[in-house]
Amino acid sequence: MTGLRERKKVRTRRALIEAALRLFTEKGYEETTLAEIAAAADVSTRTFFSYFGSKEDVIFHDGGIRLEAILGMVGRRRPGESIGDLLLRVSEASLNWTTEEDLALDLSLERVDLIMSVPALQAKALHLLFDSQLRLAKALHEAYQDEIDLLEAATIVGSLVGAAKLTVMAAMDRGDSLEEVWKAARTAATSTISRLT
Amino acid sequence: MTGLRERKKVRTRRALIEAALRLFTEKGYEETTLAEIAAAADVSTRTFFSYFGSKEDVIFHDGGIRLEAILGMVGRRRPGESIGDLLLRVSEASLNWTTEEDLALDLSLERVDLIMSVPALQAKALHLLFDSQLRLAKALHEAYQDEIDLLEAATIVGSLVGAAKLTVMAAMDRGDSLEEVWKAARTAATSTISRLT
DNA sequence: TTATGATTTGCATCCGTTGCAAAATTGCAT
DNA sequence: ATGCAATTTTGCAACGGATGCAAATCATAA
Repeated sequence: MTGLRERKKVRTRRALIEAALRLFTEKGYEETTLAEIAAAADVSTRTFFSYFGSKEDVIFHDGGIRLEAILGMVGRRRPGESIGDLLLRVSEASLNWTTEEDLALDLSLERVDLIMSVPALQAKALHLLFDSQLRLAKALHEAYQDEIDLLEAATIVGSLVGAAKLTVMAAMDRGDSLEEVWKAARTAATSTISRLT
Repeated sequence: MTGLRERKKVRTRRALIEAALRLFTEKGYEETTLAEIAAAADVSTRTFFSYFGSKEDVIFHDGGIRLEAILGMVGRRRPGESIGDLLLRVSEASLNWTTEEDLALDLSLERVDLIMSVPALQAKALHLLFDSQLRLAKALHEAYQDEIDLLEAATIVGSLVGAAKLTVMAAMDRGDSLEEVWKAARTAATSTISRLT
């Protein structure tokens, strides 16, 4: 099951993530070169690209997993549960999310800071989030086929995610602490959901 | 006032925009090289960068103007006008927007298609829109200082813009015609606003 | 140990982007 | 018109991210 090959791959992957994050926070994102990251992880520059598709991707290595989990929650909604309640549960889960890998590497904080402060990463994050929303809207529509059409689902999801996202950004922009930021996000999500139902 | 220098600049700028858009639609965005655009506009590659900051920017040449106009509407809100009414007016204006330059060059349709279909442009658009939202939230907060705080303003703006944006995207994704798309956006905006107030 | 398949590596290359200094162009005063 | 100053354009070199490809290396199972 877990041969040398696979263990090595996991190790290299982690080494790349750690090296990248360390270098990014130490000397800045733009200032860090892929060659440096690869060197720090002890692989060739070329090899970086067989682990990640781009320089940004090394920061968003877990995006897919989170989305799948959320879509799963929607797909397996509790029978009889209202849209609002489901969205509440989904919001809560999303806001609490931290990856295993993150915990193991203790990286979540630096990641948030980085993403917020580096334009290229911000852009990537927004784009990923956007794609996720579209899929979430579709999932919501399918889960409540008889209650809302696709466009209504899109309006709801867009409204909810948009509210949370911009509230987070405004709070960070204002210099709030991370706890305050998450609290604001929660408030925004719950108040938006209550208005949507 | 309008010397040769300035007229030439305007002409070059237009030539670049037109050339870029034509080439992008003809042979695709990634497949079109900056050198080709510059050649088609009869300037050197280097000169492209004294008109636009990046390859994407040539598509978003008018972003700033639109935002300023909207912020102006908010700043000069009609005395006594409710937040909802103001937002309604702003939404209407935003959805109807077409630039002079666009009309002159007849480009608005191709631009929408391009932006929707090219990932890099999508990402840029989202990022621009995001920045705009933050500024709009601040403007809204300032215009209604005694009624809503910054975070509430952010929640409202995020919710409204998010709803409109995702609804547009879902409609396009579904293959709706452009008229249907705008109609869906209008519906999403009005229904979201009515729930927010 | 060797055959096999997967992974890594080192090129070579393309493209977007930037800095810089030389050259060309425009505006202006005389 | 002529010469000077300011502005723009241009060519050139360089950097970094990204990709294709073939050679080299490595893990695994027989």
